[in-house]
Amino acid sequence: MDFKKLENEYYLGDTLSIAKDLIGKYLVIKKEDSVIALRILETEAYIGKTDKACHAYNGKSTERTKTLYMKGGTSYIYFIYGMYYCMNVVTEKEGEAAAVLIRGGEVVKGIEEASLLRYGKEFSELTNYQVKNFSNGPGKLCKAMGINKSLNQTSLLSDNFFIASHIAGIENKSYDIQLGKRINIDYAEEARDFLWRFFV
DNA sequence: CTGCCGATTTAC
DNA sequence: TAAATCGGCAGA
Repeated sequence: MDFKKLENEYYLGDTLSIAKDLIGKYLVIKKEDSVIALRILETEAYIGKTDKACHAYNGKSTERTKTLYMKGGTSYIYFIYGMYYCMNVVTEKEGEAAAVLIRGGEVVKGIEEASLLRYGKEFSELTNYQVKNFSNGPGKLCKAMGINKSLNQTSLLSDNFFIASHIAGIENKSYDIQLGKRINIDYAEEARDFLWRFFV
């Protein structure tokens, strides 16, 4: 299996550019004898310096948010609503709190393994509704890929958890990328209107 | 230590 | 439309 992994420099740039560019890239997780890859189709940017929706807005630093200040290419995975995990890619240089939330995508490899993780059933047993809602949300895709807090602060340059621009045998697609307001951040005052959501 | 709330999902 | 479900966080 051959993956073209994104390099360190990729993650050090402008967060909004990265959030847009990650559309069509692949989040890959390797287990002991399986691989799951997700084509990213929806992202959101969070930038501490100017963004009241960001967990690390205005220099806020706690045990959880210190991850956001790490160097670009680190994973930021947090637990939310008592049940779900959200997967983010930390961006920009160390000391700058910013990240891209992976909000949705489609599994392009390892769908059987992912189906067991997501629903505890074989993929062939799923209803159309379950297939349609397989990984079209941040909590859903984490469940489908087995992503949890044990992977927090992992370097995405590592061998078993990374983002690829291409996977052997899988055809890349180009998309007309849409902009929109981010989801479920009504508390964030003016930042709620920032067009920092990217989707196809 | 207490109490509220959330970058969500699902069932009713 | 509302319940599920609990770690993170602020405030006392």
